[in-house]
Amino acid sequence: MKEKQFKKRSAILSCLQSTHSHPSAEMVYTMLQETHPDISLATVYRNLALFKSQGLIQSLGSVDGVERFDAITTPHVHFLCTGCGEVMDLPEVSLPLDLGQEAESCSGCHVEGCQLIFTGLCRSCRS
Amino acid sequence: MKEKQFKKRSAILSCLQSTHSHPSAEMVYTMLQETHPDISLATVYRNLALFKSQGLIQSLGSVDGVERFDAITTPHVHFLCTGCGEVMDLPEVSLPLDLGQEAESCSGCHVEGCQLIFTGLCRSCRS
DNA sequence: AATCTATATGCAAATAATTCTCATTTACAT
DNA sequence: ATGTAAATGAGAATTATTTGCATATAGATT
Repeated sequence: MKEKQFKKRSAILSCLQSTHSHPSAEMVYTMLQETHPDISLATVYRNLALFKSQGLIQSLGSVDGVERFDAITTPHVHFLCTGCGEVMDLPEVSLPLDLGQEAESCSGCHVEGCQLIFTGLCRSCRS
Repeated sequence: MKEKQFKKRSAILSCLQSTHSHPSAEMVYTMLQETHPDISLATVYRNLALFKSQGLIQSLGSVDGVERFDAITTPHVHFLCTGCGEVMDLPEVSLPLDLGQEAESCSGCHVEGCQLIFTGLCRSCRS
């Protein structure tokens, strides 16, 4: 019975890992309502902060004032639709590896991560 | 007397245009205190939102929950120090032009802009 | 099984950034 | 001078997020 521990905590992480919708805390909370109606929104916030500090998930920053999360922590490119607010992965687009090097050498900073987000209108928001 | 109009409005825009610090609304407000002590924080927020909608400035998204702005609207790369929260320009690093094309063709979305932010520690935060 | 300890959680209150309301002021045209 | 539309200030309202505290829970120890 290993799984008795942290039932809600792991439910939150699983929820995030099983979606590609880059949800906010509130969205995770809503998604969990079906299977875990007794979970609290504060717990969602608390655990997302924890996962983030552990590097299990990453934050995509705020969209319309609400922070969005992604369980995929390997570097990949995103597209944010300014119409519907949806964020999608663009796994086919890859960032040139030497850009980080270039950034370091010209700034003297130590680069640890990077984020590339394209913005515009998605297919359905165009029509 | 052309300059009677929108004195505060243009003070806000000038403030943003004369700094490279990528300030928040509150930072703009504070910077303006010296020269325009009678300006209201709500006015700063209102005008930043206006400038953004007009494309005169761009938003860099939120850093630690606070939205940051940039008067330079031509595409350029940023570095965000996770230590001190400072955002700096990396004008020397340029994004390959064809990435946007690639993003469009593989997603079916219409790309209008993009933002590349490196994160890490700046020179002074490393020591 | 009873107890202990540390951590996780729920709930509600607190906080902080941003927006909104509305009365007043301002710029400019008449 | 006067009218009109837009801009502003002040503070209330809103919204996302965090925190305090009491309770619940898991696992260890007796």
